[in-house]
Amino acid sequence: MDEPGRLLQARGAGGLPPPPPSEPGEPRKRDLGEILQQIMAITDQSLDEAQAKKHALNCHRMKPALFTVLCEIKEKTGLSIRSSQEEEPVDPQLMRLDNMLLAEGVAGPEKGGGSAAAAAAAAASGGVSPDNSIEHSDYRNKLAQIRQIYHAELEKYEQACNEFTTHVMNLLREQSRTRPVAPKEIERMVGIIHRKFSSIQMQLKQSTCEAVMILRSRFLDARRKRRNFSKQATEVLNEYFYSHLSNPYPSEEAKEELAKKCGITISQVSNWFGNKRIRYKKNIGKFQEEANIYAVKTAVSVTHGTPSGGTSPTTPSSAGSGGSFNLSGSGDVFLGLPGLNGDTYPPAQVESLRHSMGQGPYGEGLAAGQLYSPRDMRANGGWQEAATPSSAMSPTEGPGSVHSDTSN
DNA sequence: CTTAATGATTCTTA
DNA sequence: TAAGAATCATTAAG
Repeated sequence: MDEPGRLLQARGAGGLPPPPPSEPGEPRKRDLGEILQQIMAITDQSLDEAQAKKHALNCHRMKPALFTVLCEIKEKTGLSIRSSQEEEPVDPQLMRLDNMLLAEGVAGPEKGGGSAAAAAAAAASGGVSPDNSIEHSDYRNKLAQIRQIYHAELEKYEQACNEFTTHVMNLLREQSRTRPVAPKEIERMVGIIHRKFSSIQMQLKQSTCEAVMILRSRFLDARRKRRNFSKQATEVLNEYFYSHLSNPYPSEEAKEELAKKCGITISQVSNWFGNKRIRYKKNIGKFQEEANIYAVKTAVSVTHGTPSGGTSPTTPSSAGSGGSFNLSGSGDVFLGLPGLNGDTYPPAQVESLRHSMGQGPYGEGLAAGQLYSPRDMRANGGWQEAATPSSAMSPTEGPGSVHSDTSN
């Protein structure tokens, strides 16, 4: 086990053998020349011959000195060559991948990262809704799976890398017996190996990132994993819609309030109203029953006491909204009170009532406490001509016989 | 399995 | 830029 000793010897600049005394130098010079000649001639010889020669040279008394000199030369030249290409600049893409994996909780600390990422994903999905924990646990599971695979693979690569590195080191050490091997060279070798393996790791990271992205889009794309709103939420929304039927455009504040009340986001409220308006308008008959139900509900609650001024048709939009969008918009409450004869559609009544209020066919545009979007303040004061039951429903046509399909 | 309902998205429009 | 309109994708009901 004298290899390290040789290496050390080679490293030290002062490890040079003392210069041969000039006086009795003659025979030594000859010696050296001989050796060099033999070395040069080795390549021209057969393998067996060369082996024999090698052995002879190894046993030569001048061998250590020559070896050291060679080491010295090699290190000096090698240094100048290599120093330029050191300092790999840390691949920015690798950094990006690392960051992403860290952020997604695939890399990084054990369990905390994963759950944190899942929580972040939950937050990103926007739902405060309490009932989506199932999907998120599912998401977490899948993420954990990815994470597990990732780590297993990573470990495999790491292990392979280490194994290969030690193997190469051993080889080099072995070779350092017969040829000069500078520590720098070993370092460089190790660096090369690591780079190779890290490029494999990069591929792993890349595909892991892709997998996570796909998983995310799967779970976070609400369109794919749509959940119906809770019954209560739908009720709240419908209540608002039908009690503001003349102008079902909740203000930002109202939307906020509704969102909070329903446990959904504001944009979900907007979506809901958008869908509701268009679908209501498209087939009013279909919604009559619903309208009646909510009208009754609202009416009932009105009789049970609403905030003061709620029924005043002339109430301008007072800053309001602080409390609620609730029942104050009473302008439409009468809408569709069920007929006593079983015919539940009283368009005529509505029409007359509306007219009696001295406004367009849609009742007073500005019910109490509402902040309407400017867009809806059209000349006719309504949100859509066809949107009113009175004009959209043929008298002879019940809701059941409505055939103007939704084409949905 | 088929179909209606429904939440979301994506364009178009004013 | 928000609403309308068309469409998509999923859920729930039959």
